[in-house]
Amino acid sequence: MATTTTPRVSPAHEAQKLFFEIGMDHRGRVGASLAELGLTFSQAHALRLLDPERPLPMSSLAERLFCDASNVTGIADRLEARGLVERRSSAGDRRVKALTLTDDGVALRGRVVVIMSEPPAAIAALSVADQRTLRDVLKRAVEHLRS
Amino acid sequence: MATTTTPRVSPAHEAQKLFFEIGMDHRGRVGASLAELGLTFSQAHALRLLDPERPLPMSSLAERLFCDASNVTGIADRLEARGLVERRSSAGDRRVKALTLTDDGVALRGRVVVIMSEPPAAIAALSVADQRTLRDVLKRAVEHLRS
DNA sequence: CGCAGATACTTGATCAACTCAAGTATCTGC
DNA sequence: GCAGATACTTGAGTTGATCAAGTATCTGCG
Repeated sequence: MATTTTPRVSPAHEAQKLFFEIGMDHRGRVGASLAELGLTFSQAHALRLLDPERPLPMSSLAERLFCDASNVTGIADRLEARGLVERRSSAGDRRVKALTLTDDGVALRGRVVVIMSEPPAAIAALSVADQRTLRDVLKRAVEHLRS
Repeated sequence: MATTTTPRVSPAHEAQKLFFEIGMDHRGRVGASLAELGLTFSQAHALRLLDPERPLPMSSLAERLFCDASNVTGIADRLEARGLVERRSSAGDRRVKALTLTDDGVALRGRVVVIMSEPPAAIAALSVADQRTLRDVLKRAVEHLRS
């Protein structure tokens, strides 16, 4: 068995290594920015998933965070303790508690969105042409993910 | 103020959104695979940073994990309890304890490397041409990171 | 040489996140 | 109207993370 079969190192594997490196670096930077706001990554992620216009049932949030409902209870506790969100019992189904952003919550969420939307340093440093190329390739990649 | 200035949504920002989505998806998949080996992400990451050929001082590992030394103590404790690594006091400087992989550790590390080197599903699904393009752009991005 | 200060690791306290199992309240359908 | 499902909470237990304090060892200066 000399040649053929999948090469041990495909372009995709090389890309993965770089992807991971950029991701870890970025996670560190984002974490530090969020810490300045007194937020953990999970709290920020949750905050960002809340729509300022519409309450979100805790079970829906759990689904979007890919975690247990009991986990959301804790995260909501801490966000609520800081006055960023409120639990509101659903009118139609009193088992359901939906989270709504307070005014402070809306404001802080805005800052979180900015921080988390900021491209990784490595990507920001690319030429605009490269950025466009990257965006287009990733767009095709994500489409594969959804189908 | 009509035009110019940085657009609210640059190609880099769009790329970041996609990047994040792929990264989160991949993190979930990798986490699940590692859980089957009974490893957490941190443990696997540490294991992967150990060279089967050469002991690594705990302080060096802390540096590479970007975390506190006391954190490494705990991770090493758990890896050692599973017989994957051993603490070996350095001959030259007895303050230093270097971690060495046991035979089991080397074997498990091999599996970890395979899992963590596997490209995200979204990227693996790209055409080879796109994979190459992605790799090349990311390579340029990472170079910016290092300089 | 000998001691002061630096360095490497450990320990203990505290907290966030996460999981699982069990509990409470409420709803839904037979 | 009652049995079972659903939404959330609570409590126990683990991991990871940070900080402060402690122990052992080394290094360099006087």
